[in-house]
Amino acid sequence: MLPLPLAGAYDYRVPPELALGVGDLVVVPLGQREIHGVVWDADPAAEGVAEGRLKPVLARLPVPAMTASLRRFIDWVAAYTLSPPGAVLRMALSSPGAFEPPSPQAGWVLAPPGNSQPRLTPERKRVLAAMVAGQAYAGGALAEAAQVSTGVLRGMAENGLLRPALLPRHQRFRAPDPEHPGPSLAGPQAAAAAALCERVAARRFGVTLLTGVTGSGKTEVYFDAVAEALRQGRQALVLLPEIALSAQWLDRFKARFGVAPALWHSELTSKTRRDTWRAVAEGEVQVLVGARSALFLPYPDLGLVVVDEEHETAFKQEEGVIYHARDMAVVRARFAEAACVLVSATPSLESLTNAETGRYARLDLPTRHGGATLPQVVPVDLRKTPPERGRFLAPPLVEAVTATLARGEQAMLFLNRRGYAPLTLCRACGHRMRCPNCTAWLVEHRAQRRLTCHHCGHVEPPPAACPECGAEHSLTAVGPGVERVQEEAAQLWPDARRLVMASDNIPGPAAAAAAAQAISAREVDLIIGTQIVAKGWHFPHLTLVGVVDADLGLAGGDLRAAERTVQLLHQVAGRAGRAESPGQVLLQSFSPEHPVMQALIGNDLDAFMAAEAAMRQPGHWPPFGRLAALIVSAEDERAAERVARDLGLAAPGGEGVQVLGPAPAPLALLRGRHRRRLLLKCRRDIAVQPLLREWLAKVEVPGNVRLQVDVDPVSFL
DNA sequence: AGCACGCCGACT
DNA sequence: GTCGGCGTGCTC
Repeated sequence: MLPLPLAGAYDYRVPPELALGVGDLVVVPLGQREIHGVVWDADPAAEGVAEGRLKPVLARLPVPAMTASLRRFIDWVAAYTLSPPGAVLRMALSSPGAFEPPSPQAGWVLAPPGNSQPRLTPERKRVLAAMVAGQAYAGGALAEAAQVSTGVLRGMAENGLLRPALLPRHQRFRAPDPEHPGPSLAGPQAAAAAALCERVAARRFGVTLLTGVTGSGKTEVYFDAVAEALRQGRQALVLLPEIALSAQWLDRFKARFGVAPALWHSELTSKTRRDTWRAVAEGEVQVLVGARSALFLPYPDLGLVVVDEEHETAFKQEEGVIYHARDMAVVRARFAEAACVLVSATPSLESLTNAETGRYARLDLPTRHGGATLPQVVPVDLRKTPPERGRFLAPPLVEAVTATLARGEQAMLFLNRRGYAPLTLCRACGHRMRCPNCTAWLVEHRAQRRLTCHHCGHVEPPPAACPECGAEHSLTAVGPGVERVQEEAAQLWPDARRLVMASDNIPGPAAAAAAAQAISAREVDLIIGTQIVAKGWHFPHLTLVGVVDADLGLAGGDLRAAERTVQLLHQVAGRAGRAESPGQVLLQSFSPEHPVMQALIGNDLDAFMAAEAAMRQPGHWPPFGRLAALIVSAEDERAAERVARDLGLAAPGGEGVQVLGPAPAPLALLRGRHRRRLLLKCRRDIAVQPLLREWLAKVEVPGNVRLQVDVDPVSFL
């Protein structure tokens, strides 16, 4: 199997001197090049090509063979998502260079005194002073210690002062200690931890849904399960939705296990990536925390897979091989005979339903750890107490923030919208500033004096006059983003120390950690943030959360809009009052009577999810039925239209099967491509893949048209 | 995915 | 008469 989007595996001849086994990583010729691949199976009767024309396997790579469990997983994901298996394999081999033996790192040692007497400049003296005879130093570190450039070192080597040397391979991944003295569990936490450990110790596949309100100690409970996997000598994988922003999570891990876990996410440098891949393959990494792609790493003996914040939509991969990491985690665990734990304070309806029907076990942590009380959630009816004209904070929220700040406590304003304003409108002619490549408005980012498309990244300066009618000073910002709320806050509370938190100014783990540190140290009074403030932070002095637009996520008729809004707002609300001081949450809404608001106000998410289930069941909507989306896209609108129409004509039908569309996608134009959508819906007992395969085989798709298949779609854009 | 081949427009 | 743009198709 080659890591390319080919229909299947290729056949090669095995030279007698190569003792190859299934799962081995090899080098093979393909066309004019040589590429890496995996021995998928041993097929004595090659069918792809006449026997004599087979090319030979060139070499076996010195890495552990890919386990049967991972190979079966790759085949399964390919079949489920209708992707070429090689495209899935590519995710498992995604670290070029990991297969060659690790090159011993080059460094320098002091050369023994020779006959030559090279000149000793001040720089060279500093280098010599920084070194102990007989010890090897890495170039970069040595240069830094001596305050010289690495060029100086090279010069010294030429003059015989230094000699190149090999550095001892440093132990990059230290073993987590399951018995490290950490926070001890009691009561319901201890009982839940014991139950999870039992599931891990059973060394069998099984899924447990672990639920409990924010602060109930879910993380510490599943840490115990990780410890049990370590005692069993097996590996543990923890998937987090946004690994880059979980500095506080890493601190907790360190407190429990004494060392940091290995990390896997898209921003790793290629060197770290290589080292991690190899260390995982060789079993040196015992606990790995990662984003969804960590599912495809070559764990030799995976004993536990944890999916934290399992309801998060960030687990859905929307490009290339389209898959849901939460669902694939369950499959990965099944093939590995491992325990799987799905964790959330606000579990998805999918997981709740699986727990209800007995497919998953369920553990619920009822209380808030440390006796803290849940925040009180209060609606602010924007019809009765609207903000002043041109403002976005209503009087009750303004008063509450003022009172909180007066008490010396912290407050947070939450608005899930980046930038200054989502729409720029001409008051003279009604023209709206739109993205040239997408069906979307340009979002103003006033601080950078830019209009930006949040879908394709298109940027343009704000025009001085309306590009449509030429009127000057007629363009107005419509609606709020976090920047605009911050502007309003600056006028209302000029003395409060304010911090805006959005992906624009919190680009990575370091910035996130710095922000968290500043908040914990009470260097900030008022936090204004997008959804990045919703994630697992612990801010002990925060007692008030104001949701600027609680209705925001509900527009647009998405299947899961209500469910997602409840989950997000509940998470945001959970930031308030985690320590001794009780918290308060104010929801600004135009319809406080909406079931979503009522669920949050009454703190009854169970009832809300039950009602949500009752709504989806009769129409066979997920999780009571299956969905698959087809997205047709092309730069040429008519080409896309033609393929979409042909797909519509060839659509499957029959009992329990329904096709909706084709229809222009909500984002009818995205990155310059015109898009049409079709949606296949069927009863839960009907598998969508055979239907899709048969359907797609009937329709010809020209080269300039792209057809994406999204099984179990989450986004309907 | 990446490479070759092939077909057209802009140069020496 | 040749270089190079990228559309198309193939790789065991």
